[in-house]
Amino acid sequence: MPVNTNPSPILSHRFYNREVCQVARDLLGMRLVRIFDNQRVSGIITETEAYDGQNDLACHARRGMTKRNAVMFGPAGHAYVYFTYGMHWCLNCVAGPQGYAAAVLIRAIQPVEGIQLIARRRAPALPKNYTNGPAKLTAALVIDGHFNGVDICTKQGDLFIEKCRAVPASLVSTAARVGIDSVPEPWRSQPWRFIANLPQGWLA
DNA sequence: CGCCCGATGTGCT
DNA sequence: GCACATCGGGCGT
Repeated sequence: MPVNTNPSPILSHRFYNREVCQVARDLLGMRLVRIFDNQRVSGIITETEAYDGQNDLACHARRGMTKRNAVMFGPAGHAYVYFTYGMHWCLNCVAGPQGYAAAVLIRAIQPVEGIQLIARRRAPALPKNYTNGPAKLTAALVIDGHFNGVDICTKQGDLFIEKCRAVPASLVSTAARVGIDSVPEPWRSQPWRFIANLPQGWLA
């Protein structure tokens, strides 16, 4: 029998309506849940990145509101899903107050439920590579542009994050964000990438 | 209107 | 380690 798969409280708008780095840090260890064909497909969040408003030159909102990034300017607790490199979808959680364009990119999860579906979606990749990248996990959980703007604080949207098990500071490391080499300092080097180094048995 | 390039992933060398 | 897929956004002409 799988363990640690009992549905838990869904993270509320209050959780997301905080400083974006705090939200990114606290999302580690929480469980991203996608309801697909009435089945739960989920994973523990192990890596995130914070993008902090128009001043942050790595943020999609740096040049102001556009059709693509509009959701980032809306209320916290909604999904900002964008298309990139002509083929990939990436999932973010809008954070902070309405009008302030901040979001947390979900970069990696550790599969928990619906592993059969995930394996089908990701084959022929090796299991360790099923969901260890922002576009890999959206492919695995069947998340695309249809979810842009969806409220992730209710199960009605078939996409939400549950409180699971908080990760202690001793297991969290930070680093510069990925793929923003052309962004000027200090933004390029801000340690706004959060990584959970979960030991074997964390999910048991 | 055209050009550049991106919060990436994959497969091949 | 590296080239390349693949296309929309953003900006310059």
